[in-house]
Amino acid sequence: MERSASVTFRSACPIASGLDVLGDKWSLVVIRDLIVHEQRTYSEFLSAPEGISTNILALRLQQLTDLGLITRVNLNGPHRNNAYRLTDKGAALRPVLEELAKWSQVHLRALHPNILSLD
Amino acid sequence: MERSASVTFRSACPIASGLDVLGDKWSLVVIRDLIVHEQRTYSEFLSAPEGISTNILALRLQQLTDLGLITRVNLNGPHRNNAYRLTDKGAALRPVLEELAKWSQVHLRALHPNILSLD
DNA sequence: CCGCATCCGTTACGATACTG
DNA sequence: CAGTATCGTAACGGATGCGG
Repeated sequence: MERSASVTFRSACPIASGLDVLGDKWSLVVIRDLIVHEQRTYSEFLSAPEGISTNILALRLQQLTDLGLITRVNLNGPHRNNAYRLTDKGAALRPVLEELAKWSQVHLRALHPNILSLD
Repeated sequence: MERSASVTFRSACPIASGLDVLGDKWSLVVIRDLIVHEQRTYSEFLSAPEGISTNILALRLQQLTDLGLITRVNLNGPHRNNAYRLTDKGAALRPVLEELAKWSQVHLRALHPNILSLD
């Protein structure tokens, strides 16, 4: 079943509009998991170290699906062991996450000494 | 007066950590204004088309100052017509915003037909 | 006036228990 | 296993007040 994404955009600015869609603490973490792992199940998302709660995860998965950034992959039947993958639209966020990661590694280390260096 | 930034990081992941600091709907909009305009006063921030409310703006300016991403510039006296500028740390976010803007221009146009193309 | 701070209603988030 | 229901808490948002 396909719901349509209902987003209200604050302005015509592409930065603000991007944040209208992705500007929360969890959406890009879900995208990150799918960039790193290609494919994830509900419980695999839950096992990430950040500790997203079940209702928030379900809400984000729904919203990101509605936006066309991720799709559900039915592996073995209707509700068991299904998984999510990125669409091209979602995969196109990779440069955004890469730049954010680079910035954080350099500029958050003082506040967060054991932040990971990827690569 | 310098408060220290109190952020709680969910994990060692640089992406999640970046979102712990900037993952809300307003912080990067404030940064955007300072990238575009170099320097902004409180009321100039308020005049942006997104319509941030006064308490949220004051809170974000405080937090971004505490994090060392922006600084207050005293122009004419202690409280009138003072303004904010980016620090080097804040200015280093430019590539993140550029990639976000590029993504939005391409992938949000269907949902938001009159989104602006910068450049 | 300008730059906030305070108050307060509304909305989003978050932990946990529970269901198909 | 993949979500939903519930309910308490925190963030947001508008109105307004107040000091310099």
